[in-house]
Amino acid sequence: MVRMSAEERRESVIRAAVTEFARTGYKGTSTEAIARRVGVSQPYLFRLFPTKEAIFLAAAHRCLEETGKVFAKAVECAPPRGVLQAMAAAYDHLITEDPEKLQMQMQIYVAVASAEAAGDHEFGRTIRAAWLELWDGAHLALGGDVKETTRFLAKGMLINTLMSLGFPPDHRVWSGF
Amino acid sequence: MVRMSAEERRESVIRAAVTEFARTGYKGTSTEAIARRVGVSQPYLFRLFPTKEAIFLAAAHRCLEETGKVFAKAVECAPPRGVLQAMAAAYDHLITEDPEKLQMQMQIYVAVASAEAAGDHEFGRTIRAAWLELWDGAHLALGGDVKETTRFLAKGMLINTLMSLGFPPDHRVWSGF
DNA sequence: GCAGTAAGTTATTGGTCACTTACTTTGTTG
DNA sequence: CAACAAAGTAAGTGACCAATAACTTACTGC
Repeated sequence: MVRMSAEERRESVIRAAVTEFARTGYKGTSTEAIARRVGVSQPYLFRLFPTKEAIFLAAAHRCLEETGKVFAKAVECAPPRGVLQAMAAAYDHLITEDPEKLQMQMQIYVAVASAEAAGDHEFGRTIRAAWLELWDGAHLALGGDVKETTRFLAKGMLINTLMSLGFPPDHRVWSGF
Repeated sequence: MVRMSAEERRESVIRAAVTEFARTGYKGTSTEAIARRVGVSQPYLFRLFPTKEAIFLAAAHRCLEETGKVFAKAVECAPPRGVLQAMAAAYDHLITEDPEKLQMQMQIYVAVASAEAAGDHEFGRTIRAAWLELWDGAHLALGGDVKETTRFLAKGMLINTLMSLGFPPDHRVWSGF
């Protein structure tokens, strides 16, 4: 048995949580499933995080943060004229290498909506702030062009949708990209 | 107490199910909540539908079908040159008048992903077929222009996302539309 | 008006799940 | 090496939930 510091364990819990929540959503994921993936007993999760919701929030935040980093890095390494292409390529990379992150994003969106409908506005506020950083990052990278930012993110969201629905890569719904 | 035919009850169950599932998702919605909204006892749902999943499937199908009809009607009444604007206006109408339907669509997407991850491919197949009708409808209305179809649906998906996240209408993320 | 059928209910059951309590194990330090 | 803290577990608890079983109520045709 490998023993870790609480901080390291929290880190692996977050990673496991992203995977599990991405696949089965907030309500559909049991803390048991997360614990199993971490390789730790289920009650121990509640010493590392106060509630299941806190785990989800941490996972959600991490996911948006890392997605932002992927774009930031793509932009950084791109020639000034090829920013849009670089970001599109980054999205492509996410689809093939890290579909988990895109799935998690979808789960975040509906989780916020549910929380909002249930009267919990704090959760939504946190997520909106994190998402805005994504938006602002794209906006800045695209030279402050709002229309282009919207177009870019819109395409991303359609990609998320088609991914969720499980359309195979050679399907005609993908042909307009 | 109002008595209805089974067919009429099924109809009201579907409507209630769309509302409830839209708000709290598949796992987050109890059959009890649906029954309460219909005004009927919870076990009676299982005389009208075999399982909870069947209720969700019926609600999902209905939602996609009606969304398709909204677009079809908008296209029908539009001048030949103004099809795109008419469809955009139809989306606008959905946002303000029927956000429930957009929320339900998000719930459908993640539900398909979860089913797919759990090894159930039948559910996804059904939903993909229904969604393809939406795609083909837009594609046909836009004169077979694949790029434009993609752009249109992409914007729609970003709208769904921003709605789910609960960004107020005057927020800058809406300014690029 | 009564027999049959379709609409609807109450009570229950087996299972799952977030979270708690109380305990054990392992590393560290004076 | 002893004592203390930090990592971790086993065994529950109460709440909720999909689905079933068994029963009751109202309409309808003869």
